[in-house]
Amino acid sequence: MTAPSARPRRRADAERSIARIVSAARTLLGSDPNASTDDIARAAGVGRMTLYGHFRTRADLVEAALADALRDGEAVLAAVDLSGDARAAIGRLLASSWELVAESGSLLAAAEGVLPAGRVRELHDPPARRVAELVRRGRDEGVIRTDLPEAWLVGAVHYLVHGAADEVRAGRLAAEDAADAVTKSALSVLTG
Amino acid sequence: MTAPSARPRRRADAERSIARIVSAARTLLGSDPNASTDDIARAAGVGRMTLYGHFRTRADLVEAALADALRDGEAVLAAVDLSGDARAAIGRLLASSWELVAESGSLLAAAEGVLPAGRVRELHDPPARRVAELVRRGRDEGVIRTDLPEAWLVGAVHYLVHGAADEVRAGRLAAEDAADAVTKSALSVLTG
DNA sequence: CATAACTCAAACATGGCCGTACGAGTTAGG
DNA sequence: CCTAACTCGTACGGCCATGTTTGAGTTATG
Repeated sequence: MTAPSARPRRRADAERSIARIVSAARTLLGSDPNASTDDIARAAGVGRMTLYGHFRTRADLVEAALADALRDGEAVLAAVDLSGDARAAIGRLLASSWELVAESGSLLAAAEGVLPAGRVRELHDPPARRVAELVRRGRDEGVIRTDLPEAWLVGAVHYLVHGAADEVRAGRLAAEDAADAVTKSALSVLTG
Repeated sequence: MTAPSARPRRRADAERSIARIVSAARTLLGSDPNASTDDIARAAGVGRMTLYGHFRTRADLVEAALADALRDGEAVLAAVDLSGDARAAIGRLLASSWELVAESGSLLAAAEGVLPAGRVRELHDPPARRVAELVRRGRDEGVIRTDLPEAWLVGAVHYLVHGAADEVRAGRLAAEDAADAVTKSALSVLTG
């Protein structure tokens, strides 16, 4: 699944370094979209030179981090049972994935600021498509409101999730209450 | 109301310059939190030196811009009829103020990144208190849900408003549909 | 009208971050 | 064990934004 044929000439320690760098990038960019390459390298326990050995530019690294996060998201999405009532399915989806989305935090903003115009949306396309389809099915089943644009409904859920993450980070919402608040709020918006 | 006694020795043209600079800062920082002082001065039709003549640091300017936006917000809030059903009052409030909040856009993010820790929340306190009180009243009247923390409800509305603004800016939501989408979504979250 | 306030251009110092270059040391893997 | 791959420190050049200085022109206001 992870394209093992890509680089037969890459050593194991390099692979490990890359993984640590991407992971650190996800974490740091998630809380500060302007985190420097130096910060990221340091957090990864790696010299800045090593980082530049694997990622030509900062933008390359940001894209890799976003792609990695989205890959995880796709995995979660694929594992969730989406059958049955669409509302229940969305509830299950949010319950098991909201933290993941929340962790990305400002990573999205970082990518938006550095990557070429439509690139971010392009990368988001696979997971977004699955959510949109779920919403559409819910509409066909009559359990999700039709008086608001479908794209807005998807967006609203997105903003609620990220908002909850911000509130938790700021200490205004208890972490253990967040999942409940997010799912209830999102379902309220979706069902009207 | 605007403390006329503060600076009897400030000339009228200076006052005008300051107003133009603050206005430009609100506009530019609203769409790009990293707008430079040079950008802002240029947009205000003023030399960079004039800007630094009135605002010692960039942070000072950002705070002034945020304070100005919040002052406008307070004015709108004060003008809205908050009597009667709390839901209807909130509907009226959002209808007449969401654009204002939306215009501030990334101004908030800009302030968050530059001002000392609790300063932003401190500035937000007066308007936030009024909204919170309205939500509380709605709860007492039994028209607003009580199964989620009050602070989260207020925050959720905030995120929906800003999200809608983003969607409009990105062209994914028609400007004329936005107010409707925001009020309906927000009321759904509030009423459960 | 005369003074003080204001405006503004150009140039400079500072500092952060990016990306590159050189070069030496370390480690994986055939 | 030996070679190629990898790591990493230091150091540099370039860019951009902040904030200051100088000095001279313009305008409000008493």
